[in-house]
Amino acid sequence: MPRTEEENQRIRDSQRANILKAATDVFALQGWSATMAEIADAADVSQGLAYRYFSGKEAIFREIVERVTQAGMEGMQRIREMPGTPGERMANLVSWTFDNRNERIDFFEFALRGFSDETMPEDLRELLRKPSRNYQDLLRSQIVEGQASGEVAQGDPDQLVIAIIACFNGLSRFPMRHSKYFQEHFPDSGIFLRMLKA
Amino acid sequence: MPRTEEENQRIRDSQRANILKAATDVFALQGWSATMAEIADAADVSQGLAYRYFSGKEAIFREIVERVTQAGMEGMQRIREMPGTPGERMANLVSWTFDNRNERIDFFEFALRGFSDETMPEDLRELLRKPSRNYQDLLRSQIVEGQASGEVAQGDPDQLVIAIIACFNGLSRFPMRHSKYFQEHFPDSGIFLRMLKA
Amino acid sequence: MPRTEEENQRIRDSQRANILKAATDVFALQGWSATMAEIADAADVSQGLAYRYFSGKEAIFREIVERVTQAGMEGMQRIREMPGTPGERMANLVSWTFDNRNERIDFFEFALRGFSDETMPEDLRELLRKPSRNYQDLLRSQIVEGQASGEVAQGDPDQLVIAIIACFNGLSRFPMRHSKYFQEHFPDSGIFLRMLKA
Amino acid sequence: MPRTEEENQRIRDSQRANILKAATDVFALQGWSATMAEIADAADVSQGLAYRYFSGKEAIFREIVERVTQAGMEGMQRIREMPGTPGERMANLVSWTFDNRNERIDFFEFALRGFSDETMPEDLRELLRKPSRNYQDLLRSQIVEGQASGEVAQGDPDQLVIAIIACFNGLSRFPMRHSKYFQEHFPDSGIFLRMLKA
DNA sequence: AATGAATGAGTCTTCATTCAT
DNA sequence: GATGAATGAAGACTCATTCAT
Repeated sequence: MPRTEEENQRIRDSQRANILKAATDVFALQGWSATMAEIADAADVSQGLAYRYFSGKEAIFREIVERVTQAGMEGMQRIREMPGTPGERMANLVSWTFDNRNERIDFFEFALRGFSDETMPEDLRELLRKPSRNYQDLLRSQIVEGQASGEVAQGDPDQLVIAIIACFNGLSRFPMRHSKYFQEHFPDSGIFLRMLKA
Repeated sequence: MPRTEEENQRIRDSQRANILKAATDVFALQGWSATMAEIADAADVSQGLAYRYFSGKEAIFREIVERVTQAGMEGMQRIREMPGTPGERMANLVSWTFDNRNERIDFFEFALRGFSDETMPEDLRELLRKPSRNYQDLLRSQIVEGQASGEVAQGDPDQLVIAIIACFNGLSRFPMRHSKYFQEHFPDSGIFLRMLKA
Repeated sequence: MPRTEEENQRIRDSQRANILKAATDVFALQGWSATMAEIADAADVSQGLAYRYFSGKEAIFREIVERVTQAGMEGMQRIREMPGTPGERMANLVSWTFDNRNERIDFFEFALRGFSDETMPEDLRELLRKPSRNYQDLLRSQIVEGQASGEVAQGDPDQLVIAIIACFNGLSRFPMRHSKYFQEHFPDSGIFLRMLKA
Repeated sequence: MPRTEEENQRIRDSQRANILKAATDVFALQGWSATMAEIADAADVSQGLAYRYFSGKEAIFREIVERVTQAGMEGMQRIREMPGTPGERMANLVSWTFDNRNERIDFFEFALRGFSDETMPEDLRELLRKPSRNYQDLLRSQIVEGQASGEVAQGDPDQLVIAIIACFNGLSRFPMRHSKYFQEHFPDSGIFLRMLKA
């Protein structure tokens, strides 16, 4: 007898999630040059099936970015609405960025590639630029406020913005990001905060 | 009658330089996945000609890395031999790294890819790892000495190493590295030095 | 629903054989310089598919050589172990070589190219040299024994070896090997045996 | 002062001959897959110059074939007009074919490739087929006459034709044709004549 | 719902040929 | 007469995508 519709729906949802998860891992590791074969393999499905759930490599990537971005955007919103002095919000943003990186890392892993990987189709890159700009704007406004309140070091705020973004960019694409050395010596956010301290 | 040998030599030198320059730009932007067609296009020559001057994509890449690495290695050697306190050498290394970035940026642009780009042939990656390790070792030894002399902030030296390397890594692959915004607000090395200050 | 595994297996086996057969024909005719496009065309598949079944042109060639060589080696072994006088074994070897040529011809078609086609990768050439040397050694030893027993014509045995090998080499690459004329007038082994008769 | 016209003519003639000689060697060794670069190199001229003297690789090949064929055709004509019994002419043809091979080898080297090298453009192949057919016809007529006079072995004359042609074909494309072994043990024509003996 | 066979466009590389001098 | 720089059309191979079952 045929499967019930609910059963089918459950299967579909689970496969979709399965493929998405596998693709996230593979893309995080290999970037855009990951192959569909690798993704299907990692998800333990046939390549054909991946195409039944997603219209192509680009669609998978797009969905991952959207999910990963969602979380990032929400985090930023929370920071924005946080009570306290500008300097405290500043510190919160930085530690949110740099601490517990494992929760955040996918966001940056993907978000930041958008700028530097020219291999990627232009529309995907544009997709990745949006959250990055958002982060940058938030960071800048906090810094400016913090400078006004005297809690953040004076000087060109854009230089500070660039410095912080560069740091995180560098961390999320760190050469040996998956090495034990890196995992064990991941810098505390305090180190980065020193760049901003008045 | 044929061109004079000097004339030919001039043509060859100029084309070689031309191709190398174009390739440097394209590789810097796209990494190893840049295509020969793109390189040839950027150099405004046919693909065939590129092969007259270089035995292949790998040979071009190798030559660029060697050139760019040369300067980097020499700079590091100078720092190593510099007189002064550990903290001063430390500061020198950091400012050497972050100031006059245009001379240094290519070095890192290429050097740091060695760790992360899995699509690159293994021998090229090894070529890139050497200078990276060299930089990392130098940085670490300066930090340790600086901590001993009390000039550098205490704490896990490897965290500081990672933080600094990440910063430069991030700068050299910065989202809008070629934008006016970035050029005009490139961070002073002082900002990064604050991470290390005792 | 997907094809059954048996069905797939059947398709794979048949395509594999199909490609191998097509490649054998094309290689036999054109040697190593046959193109993958030609092979795929002859097998009536896309080039891409050929690569699904074989890792490359070399792999296809290698497999053909192994198959074709297998039969040749076994045939030689049988001759070697045959009872009778040296002259009888000699005659058997020659008629094995020249009769039922369709079974043997592929063997020589491929085996003998190993010496002469300089465009072939060295490892493939080595692969082809082995059975050739084997045949030559066997032939020579039979001739020498036959001369000792007075059944084979006197004189430099190597000249006889060369003459016989040349004949078969020539037959297997005969100008109009596929013409009706050739098929209908294929020489009896007796003709070649006359070269050896005492 | 400019060169005299005679001087120029002398230079032209000598270069033409030079290139043709070099090409003959290279083609004999490598067959049609020899490159223009190799030919120009062997002739010690620029590639450009080769194109001033010949319209292309094919034209060079064509001219070589014509020269080499010329000698072959003349030789055959002499045999044809020779006095003596059919069997004697037969023997003469065979020894002409097989003895003093160094004079004849270019002829066959080139002539016989025409049939088996499908790499070659069709018109070149046709060019090579003509002298081969000529040889084949001559051989056949001698054999038939020889059989009539009882000097040549009975049986299907075409089988004998094929056997002889195969032998020479094989010899001229012998695997180790350039080896010392081959040079020192090149078969006497007597060996081949045994195939024909009544 | 799922499979995996099949395709074709794109990538690196070679080589006959042309062109400026 | 001669050179050698330059081009472009294949050839081997990879991979996103489609199709039959």
